[in-house]
Amino acid sequence: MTKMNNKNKIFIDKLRSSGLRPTNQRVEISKFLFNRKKTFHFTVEELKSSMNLKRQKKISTATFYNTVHALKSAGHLKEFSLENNTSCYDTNITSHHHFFDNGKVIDIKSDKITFQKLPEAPKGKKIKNVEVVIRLENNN
Amino acid sequence: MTKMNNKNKIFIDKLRSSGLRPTNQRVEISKFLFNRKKTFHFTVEELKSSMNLKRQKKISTATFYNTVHALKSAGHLKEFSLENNTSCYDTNITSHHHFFDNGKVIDIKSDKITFQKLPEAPKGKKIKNVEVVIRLENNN
DNA sequence: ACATACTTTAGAATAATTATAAAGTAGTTA
DNA sequence: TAACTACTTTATAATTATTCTAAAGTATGT
Repeated sequence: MTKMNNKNKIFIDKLRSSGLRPTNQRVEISKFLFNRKKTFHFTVEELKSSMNLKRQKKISTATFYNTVHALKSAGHLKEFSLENNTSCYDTNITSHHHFFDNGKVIDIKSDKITFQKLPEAPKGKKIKNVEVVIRLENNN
Repeated sequence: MTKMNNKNKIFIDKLRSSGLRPTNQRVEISKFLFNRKKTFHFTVEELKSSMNLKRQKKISTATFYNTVHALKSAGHLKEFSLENNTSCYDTNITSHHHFFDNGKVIDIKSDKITFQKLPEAPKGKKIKNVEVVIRLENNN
């Protein structure tokens, strides 16, 4: 990247703050993830196939995993586990909760759930975060 | 099993109600899981190695997976996902919540957490269950 | 432009889980 | 109880998600 146009600055900054040099592949991934209005839920496989679908020169699996991990460690992505033993990532990094509806994930804004009572952390420990999953089923 | 002694009835019943014939291997697994006072959290690998450790004739991996899956489908075990993409099972099938403390899982009794506010299910859907995970970190 | 450390990539390696198919066993029936 | 049939067990192969490796390529500081 000899010259980086300014419109990518925000995506490049996410990489830099994750300790990653802004290579072409990474900038494309960062744009793909963060250049959107709505929250985005994905697994690495899904990200890879949807990005590579439209590309002549494919980005390798390892690069997707590396980039997503670094972004996650830096706090630009949230990770959560699906039932089927795959990691799912969320571009919404604000504290929030989820509906799980047969494999589909829907965000719940943090203020939609409040607690009347929460247990104390065991001694020597403190609460890092609280995550709620509301599992849904069909109404009939 | 020509003759099944009565003291195993409860463990055999769990198998039968899961659609499984009470073979020797399955009865041993069922006993190992349910013949205890405290709740038991395990992955299939952990179950397998701890049971096979003390046996001359090992039970195969497939039998552990089959049996655990059937018990889970019948509702005798609860499944939840750990961060590291392995399925964890819980012999406590009552509705309850969990502390996650660096890979260690601790049950939280259902009545220790109550809600002041919960979102409505999207239309056409209803809430099947609500699960809370409280992640812990060290105090210092 | 150079040097160097960081990257990309294809492909191998691992780990968790599921599938296969041959040999064994439970439960039913006569 | 003998015999039959469908269900089981097992070792092993296959799959899936993910991580590792090492050779070839690239960003960045000087």
